[in-house]
Amino acid sequence: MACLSPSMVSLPQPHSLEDPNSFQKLIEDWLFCSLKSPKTLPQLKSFHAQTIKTGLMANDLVSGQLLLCCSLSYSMHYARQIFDAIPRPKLFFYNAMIKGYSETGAHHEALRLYSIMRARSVPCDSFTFPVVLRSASTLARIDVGEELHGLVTKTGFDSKVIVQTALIDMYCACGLSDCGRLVFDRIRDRDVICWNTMVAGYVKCGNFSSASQLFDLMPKKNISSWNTLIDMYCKCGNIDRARRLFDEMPERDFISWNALLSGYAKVGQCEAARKLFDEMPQRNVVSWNVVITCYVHNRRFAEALELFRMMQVTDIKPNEVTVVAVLPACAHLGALDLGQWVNTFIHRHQIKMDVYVNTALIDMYGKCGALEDAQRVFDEAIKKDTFLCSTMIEVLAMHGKAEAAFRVFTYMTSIGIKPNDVTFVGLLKACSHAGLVDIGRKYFEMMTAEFGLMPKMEHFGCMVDLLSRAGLLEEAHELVKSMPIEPHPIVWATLLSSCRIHHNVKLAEEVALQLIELEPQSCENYVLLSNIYSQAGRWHEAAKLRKKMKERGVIKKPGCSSIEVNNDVYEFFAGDRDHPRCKEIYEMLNQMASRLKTEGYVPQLSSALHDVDLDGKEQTLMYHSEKLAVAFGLLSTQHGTPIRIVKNLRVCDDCHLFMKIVSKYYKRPIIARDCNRFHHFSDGSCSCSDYW
DNA sequence: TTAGGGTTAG
Repeated sequence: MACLSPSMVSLPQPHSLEDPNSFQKLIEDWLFCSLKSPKTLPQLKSFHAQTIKTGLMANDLVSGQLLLCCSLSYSMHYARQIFDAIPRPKLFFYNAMIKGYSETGAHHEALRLYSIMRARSVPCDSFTFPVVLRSASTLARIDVGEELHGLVTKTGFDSKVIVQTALIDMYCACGLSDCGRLVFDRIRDRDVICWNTMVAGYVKCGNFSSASQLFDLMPKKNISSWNTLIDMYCKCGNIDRARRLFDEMPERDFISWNALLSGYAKVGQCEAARKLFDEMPQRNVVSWNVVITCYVHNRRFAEALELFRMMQVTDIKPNEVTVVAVLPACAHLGALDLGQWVNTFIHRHQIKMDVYVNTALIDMYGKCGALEDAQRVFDEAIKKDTFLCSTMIEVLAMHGKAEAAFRVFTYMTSIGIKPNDVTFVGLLKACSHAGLVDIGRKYFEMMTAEFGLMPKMEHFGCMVDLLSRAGLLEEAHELVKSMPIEPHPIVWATLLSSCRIHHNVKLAEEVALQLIELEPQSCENYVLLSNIYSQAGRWHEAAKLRKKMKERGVIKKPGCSSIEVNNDVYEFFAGDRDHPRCKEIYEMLNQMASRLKTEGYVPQLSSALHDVDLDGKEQTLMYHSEKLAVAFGLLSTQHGTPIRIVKNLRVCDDCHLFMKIVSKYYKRPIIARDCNRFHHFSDGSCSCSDYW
């Protein structure tokens, strides 16, 4: 039978439609085509319209074939329309529908249709059972699984290995490997798949020793058997054992390579993963995704993006998993242009905008300061879930949009999306950035009372931040001391940074000294206390602290700001002279300083950590990384366009004031992300209302 | 039967 590509097949002529046999022949051709190409939906719709017109739907075989075509094309909505139009569907139709649902991941639908089928007393066959069992297995519905087991035994289908294998899988997916083993032991003619399913079942249940023992007993192994075991050792972090198996196995496929690759990725061994990746005889999209993700998870964003660029010149087409891996890299670097480029790429290559992609897009736009774009992706997302909504709340919080964050929360709960602990972190953060103490208290209570979520370290951290920022330092201090879990140093550091805002030197000393004992090597704590001393004019104590830092060999984490210009990300460190346009940048900065002073800029000398003379302090301040980035931004971007900066540390008082005045004098909005939140500078003021 | 993905306190 000739199989033309669907786009080349012309629709049947009216005379052929009058003849049921020739029409059925055409449908058969279509069935064959759709097996090869699932993109036959427009043609199928056309057929459907014509069959209805000619009354051919009355023919079971024609509608059945058509339904099967739809189901194979994964056009389940359309298949359902055909199905519902059939007065008394036979077993064959149910099977096609359930199979279609199962393969498109609509397992709930599959089970629903199965129960309709049972209610209508349609008997199942050896084709129905494995498919329904698979759905029960995916959804871990032991109730459905056990009922099926009973039915299988009653109807005698338990003699079929394929059905028994499905039962093993179902029990193991529900965590009952012992029940799976009982089924396995009763099978007389076990095939490799059945052995593999049992081994994989033990792995699923975390029973690694039984999996390993059974693997050794296998009379015959195929590649999958080896792959299952390699994956198992990777999952439990025993990468050396996995590697030995990989080296021992007689032949390897993509899955073997990728399983080992992801094993290295899981334990954070980027170098080993990359080495293996480079050695691979052939790579598929998964191989690329694993290594890109590995780089991102280990904060090696530039390398992740580099690999993504390399991928573009291969034949391997990136998919939704690839973009989900790449977008966080853009987000962390604040590379908005690149992130937007990825978004265009998604549309151009028709990459599926699933809930993962949308979440990653919202996060990227949010972290790159493009709040409107984040909101647009959120509004347009067809499927919304807890992660997506929590991400939107977090983004709004970061930008100081508390009310909007609360609205997302109300919306998600009203449509039945359950919040999780991260959702509340976002809400509390929103309250904290807006100084909404009472609302924050309300959410903190609500999470346990209404949603049964126990507050974690992060929530206490947020509460301490909320209270202490608002000036309730004592209450915050009490909360830290009365926490049911040992407070993480971050919680103390939060309190300390509020002491700086509210100039409470006494509490700051108490907290900081404790904190320094907890984390003697962490520079941030010394810096914070030193700044507090400097602000209070207590230079002597500041100097003593710096001496202590030096004695302990604590190195100050260098401030680093990045800015994206024409798709490239430029990084600046304080006092950096590495940039090719260094001379221009420093000239610009000096020129800016003198101009801004006439506009009311007074250097905030207490922000300078170094104990140098006043002029020296001013010099140090002037070359803070964010100022270098702003100067470079002014030099290299068009007049009037916003300047977007990402800083690794908190913005200091001086830079904050500086950027406010720059935004007014040069008529440039500056969107700066520090390690904590966003600052939108415009016309001389900042969105944080100087409360950060 | 076997490989890859999203949000989190300073």
